[in-house]
Amino acid sequence: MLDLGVLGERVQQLRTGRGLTLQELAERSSVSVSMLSSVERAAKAPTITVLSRIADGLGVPLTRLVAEPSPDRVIVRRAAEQEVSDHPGGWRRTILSPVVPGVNVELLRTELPPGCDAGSFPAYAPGSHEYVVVQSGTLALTVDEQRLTLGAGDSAYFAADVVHGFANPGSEPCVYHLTALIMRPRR
Amino acid sequence: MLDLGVLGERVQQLRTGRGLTLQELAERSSVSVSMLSSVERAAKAPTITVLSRIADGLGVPLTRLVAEPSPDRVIVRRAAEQEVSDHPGGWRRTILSPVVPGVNVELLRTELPPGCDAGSFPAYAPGSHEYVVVQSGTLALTVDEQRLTLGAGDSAYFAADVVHGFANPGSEPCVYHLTALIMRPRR
DNA sequence: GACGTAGTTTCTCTATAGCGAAAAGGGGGT
DNA sequence: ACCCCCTTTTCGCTATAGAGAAACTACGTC
Repeated sequence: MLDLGVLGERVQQLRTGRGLTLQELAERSSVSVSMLSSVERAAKAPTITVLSRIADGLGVPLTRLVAEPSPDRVIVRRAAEQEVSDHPGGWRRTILSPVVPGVNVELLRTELPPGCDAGSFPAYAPGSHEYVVVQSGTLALTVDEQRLTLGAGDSAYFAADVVHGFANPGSEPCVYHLTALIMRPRR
Repeated sequence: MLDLGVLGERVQQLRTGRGLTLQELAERSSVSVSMLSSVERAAKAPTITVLSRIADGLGVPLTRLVAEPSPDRVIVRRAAEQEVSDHPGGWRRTILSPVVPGVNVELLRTELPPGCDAGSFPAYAPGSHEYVVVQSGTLALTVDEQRLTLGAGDSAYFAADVVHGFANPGSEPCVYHLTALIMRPRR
């Protein structure tokens, strides 16, 4: 449940931190002074539309006001090897998803040795997406000339209708999960 | 500014995707049926307290409902900024997939304490599937009266149009990845 | 076709969010 | 002390969020 108290403190923190008065924030956010005062003191529960305007006035995303503090997490690395396919280059890929007619999804688990480049994959049909979740190590993801570095626990989504590649730039093995939704090319 | 229309669609998508009726969600979230209907149809703007209860009833963090979809080709979510929701019962779920309009995929990471039962989930719409990969510990997977025990590294696929549940029968914490493709029931 | 039944919408009423303005602190300066 | 700012809180009043129940809308079934 959301605590109105912490919400109020958060708003007030952001407002005073910016050196703004209730009056000034009221003008920027198009919310009345009295309402702002009530929200900060947790006297009233604003509607999302009003809270959204307040966030705009403060110049922060709405998420920032309602997000709960992120607890620290530790990615547990531990996985038994099963049926793996080793590729030239030293990396191994495990296909976890079974073959199901009519389902265009692949769930893969890939291990990249340190410094290994798994190469690039061609552009799939428009509408295809891929999700990547890095379990351990570091992954260098290249999507259409754009290069990203992901650490353990990071995830990424991208439209897979462009060339994309995977590599491990670090000195430790990299393990990541890949979910691919592949559309059929139009004919 | 927040668009009430997309908020309503998002709530409805999550509700129907879980096979819930307005009535059932009303009981889980302690929000009246009429209010839920109004929110989904963007007829009224809920207060954050009510929206927070709706999010709880859906089992998603409040952030999930108000996050603005990112139009970027590549969406990266760092480990520190992922949505974690703690449930009564002690288990914890992390939503790894970003909010992308039109894509009905949920990529989840779940941690179950020893002996914890995450409960059962309703039958989703026909055509929905789920993939499970156990990262560590032991997972007791129940699919339509059939009970399976999965160890670290094991994976399973099942059509999610039946009741299914997750529990940790072991004495160690269980961590598993779940990929869900939720079809939306035609209306 | 008539008749349930499950699900959603619409209706009515009350609690309260939200606004504008007035009142209550709170320092500084003369 | 007093007065004059600026800032925040309080005070009506109106609009609307929110609950509960009735009314509508598919559907299957006999």
